[in-house]
Amino acid sequence: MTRQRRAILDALHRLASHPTGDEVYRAARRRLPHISLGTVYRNLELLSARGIIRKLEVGGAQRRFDTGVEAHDHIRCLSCGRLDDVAVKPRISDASLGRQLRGYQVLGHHLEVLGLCPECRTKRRGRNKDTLARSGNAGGA
Amino acid sequence: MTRQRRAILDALHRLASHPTGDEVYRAARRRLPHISLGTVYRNLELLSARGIIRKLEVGGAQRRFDTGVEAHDHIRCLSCGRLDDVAVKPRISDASLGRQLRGYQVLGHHLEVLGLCPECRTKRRGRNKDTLARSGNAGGA
DNA sequence: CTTTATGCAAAGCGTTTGCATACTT
DNA sequence: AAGTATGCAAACGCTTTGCATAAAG
Repeated sequence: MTRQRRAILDALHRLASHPTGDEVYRAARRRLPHISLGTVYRNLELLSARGIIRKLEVGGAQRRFDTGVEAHDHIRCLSCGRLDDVAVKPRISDASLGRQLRGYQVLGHHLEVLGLCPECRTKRRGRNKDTLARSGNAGGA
Repeated sequence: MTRQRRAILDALHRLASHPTGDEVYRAARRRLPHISLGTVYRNLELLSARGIIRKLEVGGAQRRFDTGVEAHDHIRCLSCGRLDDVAVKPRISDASLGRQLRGYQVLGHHLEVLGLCPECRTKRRGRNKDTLARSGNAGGA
């Protein structure tokens, strides 16, 4: 457990939500100004491989990381990319895990709700919905 | 409607599943050997902006494209990245669209089931589950 | 002393973009 | 002629990796 690894883990806890690799890097650098981006990514990868943190493969460009290892779903803003946790029932029952679906062995699932976060809703008041329609369709829902 | 755009659209229909930008490029190049990657991406972007095709922002590194514009869910192989369509009930009722969730205006949702495709299940017969556990956790479920 | 981690910089990968050329209409 | 699309190659943003040095065990 190096100083760097601890700083990264602390940053992840402090940032709370779902920071990207770069956000973790910037936060960790406030404590260790000489920490490198490579170290941050290497540690995020290592920590998630060990199940200490979770690497989220949700929609959008960048990967995100999370201290909570328990399964939960997310709601993502189509406008700014903000990501929040959400508990939406019904989830697939645990009983269906291990079942087969189209020949696949099912190991888990992830529900991503798409929408507009409060800030972006406000910003869009009274404007046309063009950009919304475009990106809104991109969510894969 | 240029020859290039038609070739791209045809490729998308022929490839059936959920090709990546590069896969569309390679398929289109069989008909138009001089088509450029830039043209392919520009057209995929343009076509999805017009609602003619769908750009999927699912987990994994690359974006994928789909001729079907109707909403449906997916099952992704954690080992090889293969992506198939799937209809899993229960979905969120349409009634809950437009509702609010954590202050977000809900516009859609997407369920991604994670697992092992038939081919990868076979390959893994009798081997340890290490890599599976690692990547399995990455799905965000 | 052996192993593991670090900083730095370069490479990688998928995607986007600038620009001059070539089609459309 | 005005507008749009193309090929090419360079640029981009995020992430990974090679390598020499430094810290851990």
